[in-house]
Amino acid sequence: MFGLADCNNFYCSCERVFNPALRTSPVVVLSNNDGCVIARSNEAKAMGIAMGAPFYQVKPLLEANKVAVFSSNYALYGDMSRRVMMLLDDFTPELMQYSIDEAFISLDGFGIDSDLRNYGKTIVKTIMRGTGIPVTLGIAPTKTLAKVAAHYGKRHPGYGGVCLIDSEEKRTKALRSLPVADVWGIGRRHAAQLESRGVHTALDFSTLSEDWVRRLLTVTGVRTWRELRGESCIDISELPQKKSICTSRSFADGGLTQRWQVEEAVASFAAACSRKLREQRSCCAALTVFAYTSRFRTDRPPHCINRTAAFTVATADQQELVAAAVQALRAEWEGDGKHHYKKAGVIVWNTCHAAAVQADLFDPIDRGRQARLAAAIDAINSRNGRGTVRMAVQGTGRGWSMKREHASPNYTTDIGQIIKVRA
DNA sequence: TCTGGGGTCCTAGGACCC
DNA sequence: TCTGGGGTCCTAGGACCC
Repeated sequence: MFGLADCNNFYCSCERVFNPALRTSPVVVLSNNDGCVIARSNEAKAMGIAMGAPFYQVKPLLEANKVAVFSSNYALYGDMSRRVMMLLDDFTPELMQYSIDEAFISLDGFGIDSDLRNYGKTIVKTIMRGTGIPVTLGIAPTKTLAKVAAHYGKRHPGYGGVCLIDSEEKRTKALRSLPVADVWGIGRRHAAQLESRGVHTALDFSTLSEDWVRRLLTVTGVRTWRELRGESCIDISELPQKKSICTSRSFADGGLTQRWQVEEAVASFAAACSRKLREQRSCCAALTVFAYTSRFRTDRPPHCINRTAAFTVATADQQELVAAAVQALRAEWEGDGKHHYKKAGVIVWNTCHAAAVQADLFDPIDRGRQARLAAAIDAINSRNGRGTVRMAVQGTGRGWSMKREHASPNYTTDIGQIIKVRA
């Protein structure tokens, strides 16, 4: 059996932990730059506020209903996630974190007659008491069915946060009332194709022939189909190194027009990619810089920059990556003021393990010296905060700062912003 | 005026090899 | 007029997830 622990309206719940007054009132959290609504409390969902709705479009509705609005605070959410996962880990021999707010847990070793429901309730209660975050636990023989169980667990308070699919009757019943579009692994496009062929529910889907599913949805669709029928075949237990790492941001308001601004941003993205690569102990052999104008503006011609640089010797070195990114940008730059760049980013790819880098006989870089400098910079930054020592071309960040007009404090990660309790 | 930021996997088709 | 048969590798694009 598998369990899927899914935090309810995670970002909203994080904000509520430190604002108890908001526990029964509507809350939404916005994306970077306060662009879109990306998390909604149940009350906000009931108002009809859509996931991904542009903030400016729903602002009147939010104000009219006195909805509490927050800019995203990833320092807070990341730390709360870590706490939830730590507690959850105590209840399972194997935890597979799937996203910032979700994890599958193995419940192997629990017999058919063991009381999984009570065990689940203990888990949910422990996490609530330890972090203040409400969690729903779905339990089933496959991960996809555990997702289905969690789906029902969230919608029906009667389950007390724990929903089990542990019999054929329950499986059939659950799938019969689940729209096929709500199945994990079936997205909008495939759902529409299935609907047009008369497949409406998850049960309809699970009773199709394997060939039919393979033809329409390829092998990934077949895996979902098997899982719905109770055969476990989706493996996410191993967390392999990422094959590509992307750091990108949208820019506030009308976008950036000056090279120095985009350069600061791109240099910082490359530095972030360097850090992410080194965290997973890997190197990259290629780096791509991209930047593009707003796809929503029709009054100016669209424009995009996309340039790739290759490294003869795979690297994760901050200086090398930043230099390559800035050079790539400069090579494509058409002149200050010419385009309004709304988004830019750096992707590093062709990754390999740091210990498996192919050396080059004619390598002009002194790798030993490079590594010692990087270690010194890392040591300073880990003691004094990220970005204390950085490349000059990264600037101060003032050229492209994000809009965050509704930000909450970093309650759990910054001693200066810790919550105050009055007597 | 204002519209997020990450990832993975699969397939088709083109370029190339002998 | 007639124009082989078998591969591999790479990339772009589309689908999906949170």
